[in-house]
Amino acid sequence: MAITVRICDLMRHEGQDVEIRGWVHGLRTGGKIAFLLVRDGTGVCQCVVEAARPDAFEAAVSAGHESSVRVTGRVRLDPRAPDGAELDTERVEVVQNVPDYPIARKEHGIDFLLRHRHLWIRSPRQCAILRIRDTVVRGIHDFFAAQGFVRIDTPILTPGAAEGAATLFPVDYFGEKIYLAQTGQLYLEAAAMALGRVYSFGPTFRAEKSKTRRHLTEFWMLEPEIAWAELPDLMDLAERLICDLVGRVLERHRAELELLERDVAALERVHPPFIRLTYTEAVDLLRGTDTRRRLEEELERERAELAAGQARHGELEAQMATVKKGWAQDRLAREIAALRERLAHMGQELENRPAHIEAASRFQWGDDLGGDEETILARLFDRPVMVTRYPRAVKAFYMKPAPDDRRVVLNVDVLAPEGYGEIIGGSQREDDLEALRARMAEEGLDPAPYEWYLDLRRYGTVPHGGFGLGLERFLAWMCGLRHIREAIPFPRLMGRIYP
RNA sequence: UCCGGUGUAGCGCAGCGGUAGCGCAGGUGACUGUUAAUCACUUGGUCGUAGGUUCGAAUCCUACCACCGGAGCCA
Repeated sequence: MAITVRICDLMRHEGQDVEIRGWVHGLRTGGKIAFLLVRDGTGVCQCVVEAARPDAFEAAVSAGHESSVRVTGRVRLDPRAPDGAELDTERVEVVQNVPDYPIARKEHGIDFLLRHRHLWIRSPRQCAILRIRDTVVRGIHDFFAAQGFVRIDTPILTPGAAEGAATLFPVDYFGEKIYLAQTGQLYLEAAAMALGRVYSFGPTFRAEKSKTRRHLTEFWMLEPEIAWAELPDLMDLAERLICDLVGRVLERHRAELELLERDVAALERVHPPFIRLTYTEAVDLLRGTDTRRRLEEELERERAELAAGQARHGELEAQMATVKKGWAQDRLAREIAALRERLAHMGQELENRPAHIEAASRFQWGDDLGGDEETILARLFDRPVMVTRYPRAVKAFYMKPAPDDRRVVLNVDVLAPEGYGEIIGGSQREDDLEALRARMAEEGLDPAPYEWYLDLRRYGTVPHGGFGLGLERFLAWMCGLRHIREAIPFPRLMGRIYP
């Protein structure tokens, strides 16, 4: 009787009779031999079926893409097999034959793929991302458990507005209008006063009408909150956390990163110390002649890159005439289209760049750092950049002003390299009751719903702080994804809720 | 919300005033070691919707709808 094994374990069963269970990933047939590729979520196995076993052969050649199957046979190691081991097949049981699986092994449009997300996640690329996501999530829990943090689950249904009701999803709560949480921070502050070091990790909701590669309406956020911590403590923690998570991914997911065509060298450069800048230094940097020179040099480089891209474009078009195979032509056509799009984008970028350089050089102290400025800053360095002490006016009411400069707050944003933008935002919190009240009045906030929060400053207030890390943005950076929507199993986007 | 773009076969695209095309997938046949196998044959279309211009519209115009990309805001 054959034992049932997972495909990832096949190598350990050389010469044994085993059964694998999975889905048809591909099929190639000859007149008297068939190669049935079966995937089971742990790997892909090539099942070699000879016509000398007519039942198995018939079953194999009739099975469509993603048909569910049980296959029994003897394991043989063979360099010609995709993962090293293949099966000399004795029996193929088609549990369900599928004649018309919608997703082919070819390029698809993004609208089609998102409408078929429930099937799209079966593809190797999506599985790789989901595995890395799992490692990062486990890594988060391991990291904080090892440092004595207690996990706190904060509520998802919340009263009133914490940071501007425009970005909150309203929910009818027995006739009362409440909202889906966009942060658990205020609750975490309460928990930190109880347990010292706490963190939450869960879904959070933003009704921002943003259709960009960096936005989801539902995303997962990690939020540590620590009693007695001051800004430098938070920065150290953020740095250690990021390095720990990057290290875990590099250690366990070389194969996945390669499949994703991620530039691993860029991740290997992520180690302490990160670049630390105050907002004021960042502004000086943006306005400085040195930055201007570097950006202009980069502009030249990109112009050269554009020219190279155009040359490559011509090359590909020439190739098009010589390539005969249908699918190869198809792929080449896609490549040309993608390149053309990228060139158009680059051309536009280059056109706008002088204006960006100009805008950066005219950046005024007090302006909020926008996407463009963040990109420029991140581009100046090859590892994450921590920007601290932003102007008070552009930040939330609970952030503590710096004792030595009341114009700025004790906050930190961490910018990921390679244009992935802000992955962490955090701050030391205002711990003085009267100062907090004054700030709330300044923002026009009604103190009544916040009385419980103000109690935290009445009964044993201490310096404390925390930050939020957006899981999907972090993953998009880890995996080198162009769009954040691939970093979550079932993305919720503006105007898209199916499936 | 604003700006730009795209809707043609199940999927990816070409056609841009004159008979609806290509590739993949699907179907049939050939092939004993394939790696997106190959070769031959083949099914499949109210050209997003509604108006308009024209002898004639997938193609030009208008409106609407859907989707994509970007901006603002943010993790």
